[in-house]
Amino acid sequence: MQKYNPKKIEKKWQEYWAKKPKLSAADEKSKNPKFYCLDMFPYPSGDGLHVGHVEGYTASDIYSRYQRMIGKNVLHPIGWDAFGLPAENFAIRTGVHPAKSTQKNIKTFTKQIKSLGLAYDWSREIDTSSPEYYRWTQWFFLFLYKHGLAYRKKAKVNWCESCKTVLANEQVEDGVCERCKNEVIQKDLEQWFFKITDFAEDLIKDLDKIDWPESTKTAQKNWIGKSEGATVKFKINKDYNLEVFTTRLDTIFGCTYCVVAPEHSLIEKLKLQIKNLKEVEKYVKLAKKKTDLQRTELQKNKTGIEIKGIKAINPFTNEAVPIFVADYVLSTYGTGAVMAVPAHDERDFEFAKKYKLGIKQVITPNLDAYEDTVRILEVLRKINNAAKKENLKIWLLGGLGCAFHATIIYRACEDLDLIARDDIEFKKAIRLFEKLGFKKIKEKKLSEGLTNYIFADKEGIEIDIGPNVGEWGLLKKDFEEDKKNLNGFEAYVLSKKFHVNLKELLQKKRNKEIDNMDLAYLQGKVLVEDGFLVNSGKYSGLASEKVREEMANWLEKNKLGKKTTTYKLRDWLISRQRYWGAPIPMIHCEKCGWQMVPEKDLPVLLPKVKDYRPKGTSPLGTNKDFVNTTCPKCKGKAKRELDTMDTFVCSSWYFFRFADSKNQKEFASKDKIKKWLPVDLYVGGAEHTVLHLLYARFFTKALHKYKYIGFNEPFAKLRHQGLVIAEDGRKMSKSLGNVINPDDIVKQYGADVLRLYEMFMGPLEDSKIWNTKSIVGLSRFLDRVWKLSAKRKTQNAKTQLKTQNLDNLIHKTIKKVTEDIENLHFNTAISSMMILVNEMEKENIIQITNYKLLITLLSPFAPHIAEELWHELGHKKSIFLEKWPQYDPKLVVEKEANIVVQVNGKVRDQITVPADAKENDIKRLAFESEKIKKYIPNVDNIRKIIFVPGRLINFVV
RNA sequence: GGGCAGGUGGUGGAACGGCAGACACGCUAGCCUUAGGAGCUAGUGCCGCAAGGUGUGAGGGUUCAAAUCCCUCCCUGCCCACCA
Repeated sequence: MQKYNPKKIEKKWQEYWAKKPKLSAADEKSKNPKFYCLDMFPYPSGDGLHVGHVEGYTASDIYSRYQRMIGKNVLHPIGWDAFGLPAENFAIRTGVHPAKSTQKNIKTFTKQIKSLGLAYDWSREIDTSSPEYYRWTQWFFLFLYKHGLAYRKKAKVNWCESCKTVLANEQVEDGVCERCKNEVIQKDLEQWFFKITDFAEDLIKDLDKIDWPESTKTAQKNWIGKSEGATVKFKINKDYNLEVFTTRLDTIFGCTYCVVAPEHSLIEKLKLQIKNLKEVEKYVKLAKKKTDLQRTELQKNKTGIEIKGIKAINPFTNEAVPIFVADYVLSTYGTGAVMAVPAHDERDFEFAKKYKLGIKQVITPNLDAYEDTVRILEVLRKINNAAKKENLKIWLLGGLGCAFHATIIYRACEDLDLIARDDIEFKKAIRLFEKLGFKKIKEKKLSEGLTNYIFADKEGIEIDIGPNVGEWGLLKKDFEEDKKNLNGFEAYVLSKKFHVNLKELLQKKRNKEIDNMDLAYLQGKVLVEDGFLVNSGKYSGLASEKVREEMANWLEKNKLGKKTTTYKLRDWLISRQRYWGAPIPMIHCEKCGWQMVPEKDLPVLLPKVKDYRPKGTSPLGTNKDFVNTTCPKCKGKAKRELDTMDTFVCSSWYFFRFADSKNQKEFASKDKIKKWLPVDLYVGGAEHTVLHLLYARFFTKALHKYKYIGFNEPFAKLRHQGLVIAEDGRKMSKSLGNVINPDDIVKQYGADVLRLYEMFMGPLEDSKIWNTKSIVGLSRFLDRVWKLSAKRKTQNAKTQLKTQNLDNLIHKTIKKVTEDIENLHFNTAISSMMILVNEMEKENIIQITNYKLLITLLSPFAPHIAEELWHELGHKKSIFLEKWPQYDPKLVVEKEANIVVQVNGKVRDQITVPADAKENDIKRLAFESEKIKKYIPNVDNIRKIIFVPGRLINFVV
């Protein structure tokens, strides 16, 4: 037999399979249960296939080959997500029509995919840029339009004044145009939207019934961003209420101002009453010019301006608060207006700090602490007054575990003139406490003849007074000049329950970092969590969660607001002022308005143009024959919509098309959809976690709502392949020059080796680092498999006895490989086959049945070599028509067990016993062991025995 | 800043309450070969000649037994990011 030469055999079998397309095709007539295994179809970029593609495609190839071999009728299709920006940019650069470059790329991809031995049903191949396909993309647009799920409204686009063009987000770098480096501004243009928000609730709810990675599900939930809260009406005058949305109605007593987004209608409506209208309008104009990026970049430096002349009345307190316009409030979320509670919201806090607005605490994390604080405050005042009378200066500190209370105390301390500077003052202070009814409860001798005293009053408020020794190391280091002051005496006021060290507070004060309202400095952050209400009228003392409910009910009863649920999810803007996409099938008539292109006129063909550059509107506008048309309704002159659709629209329904890719009457027939869908296993990159997967679910739900299909989730089971990282630990990228081209690996080692290597690298879903050196291991493995064929012998009685152990192992391997494929644990499946091969190598003779079992197990992973070895045995049909092997349960059971003997949980010995050995026998055997005798000289000392059948016995002494 | 995933030898990883390091790469020694990015044999977590000890990011806890479960902290990667 010749040496293993992948180049030769792989080409041979690829040609063989190409001649037998049924091997990889779905069977429309079969009565076997169906299995739809789908890869995320690739964008055929000029760079060719990436090793990341190979990973996902190999995984789904193994899985679908396996499904076929266990008797399923498998649909495993492939196609091209062919519209998109890179082809268009290439056209702008070179003048080559995108269709041409795309077709060329598709050819490359096809060749590459075939060279990997991936078993796709090529008869169903689709290309989203072909009119046969995008005809149905356009049909979907009309379908959504007919049901009110597609609509037109003004929306912001990135606009470059110097290029006079609309830019995609990717073309805006740091707020400037990537081509001319001019500032990008925001311009309102009429755009088409899909009303995905109609399905927000279902898109969250139905995640429960699909088998997807939890991380993907939560990412979708976060993206949809459901928040439950309330809208509240703040009265401005008798005709106008400012409606705000809040999830923290419980903090409303702490609202010290309101903020509206620059786009808010209030500014226009109350124009006449606004005293500083010019200023406000100037701010609004400036804010509107900012891109989203610029707005978010300024997170830490919020801007805004008060709208003078109007106030908003808090319905709970009847207080009138100022109104600001600021671009940290988003016009597109909630009502575009918020009530600001700086004490309990970081953004509001930051803004309040900057513009010196009121900060009012209304939530405490600990009601007891809060009450204690109030009492401590009283004590402090009492001491302060008494000390003043005696002309005594005492530094009193007080506080609790919660910085909020520390703040309050701190503020009270402001007017206390602090420290006892010497022994005389210290003694005076002690006398003063006694006079005020404090009793000395503890006395602690410190070094150098100094003493620390603790006083307490009847209510348990404690004063801890003593010298400053070493406690302030930090301060000493940082504030050398203050050293003298620190060598005095200090006193803490404490409550029984909460002890406090206000060292940090003092440090900040000395550093002059603290201003009166600066809560953030004191606690590092604003208290945004739920807690208990304080300073909130009749709601004080109650828990946040409960109060929100009560307050919302009160609002509803008094018609001042209502419970509201909002979502972050926005409607999907699908208009692209771009050439290389599916034209939007709409016509605008001066008389009749927007009209659908009649279905019979689809597809609206993408016209030929000379200049692909966007010009403010899509390049389609340069073709006058395309632009000018007749109105489908009045037959008068009309103009076509010039924009194309976002490529995500094309990929939102492609999995339906695979069920019936040649259908000329429908996007897919109801029967075929019913036969093949939903997708049973969907494999693809995690970068599509939100957009593509969410859009595909939206389309499915829309079809379901209007009774086109009988299910409402497209992908029953989803798995992501992990990233393949370059050898240098960075992402593979052309500019870094660390990209691995799968063609090179195929050329050097063969497709089977590449497939095995990528599967052996690690768990499918983990990101893995590419290591070219390691590939050779898989090459050696296949080489060994190849060489085994020399040892195979037909079965006879003599060899049977000899190979008993191997029979055992092979059936264990069948079990393991089968389970691993089911769970997509391909790395361990391969390693178990390696173990088998290592054992087989040691034998002189291998039974033919066992040899066949091995190559059948290997066949989904390394199809070429398996097919070659199979035919080499004299078979005339493909190995992929074989049934998947079944293991013999009798052969999988171990006859002997290795029992680990532990003493106090540490392994001290091992004994081999029959698999069904009883605890008593094992115990006896264990005690015979010299090693165990060493650790347990006296059997009577054993306190406890833990016995795990077939595994271990543990003696506790 | 938020969410998610993760941290195990020189490397990729295995084990996912019960022998830590399967399998593979690399490395070391020997054999074979005209030669080796070939093949074969043996070894390979760390400390130690050995007996033995020690070891899964750090610290604590639960348990007869923890890489695995719970708490605190640290680090890395990915995604989202002013959503009231």
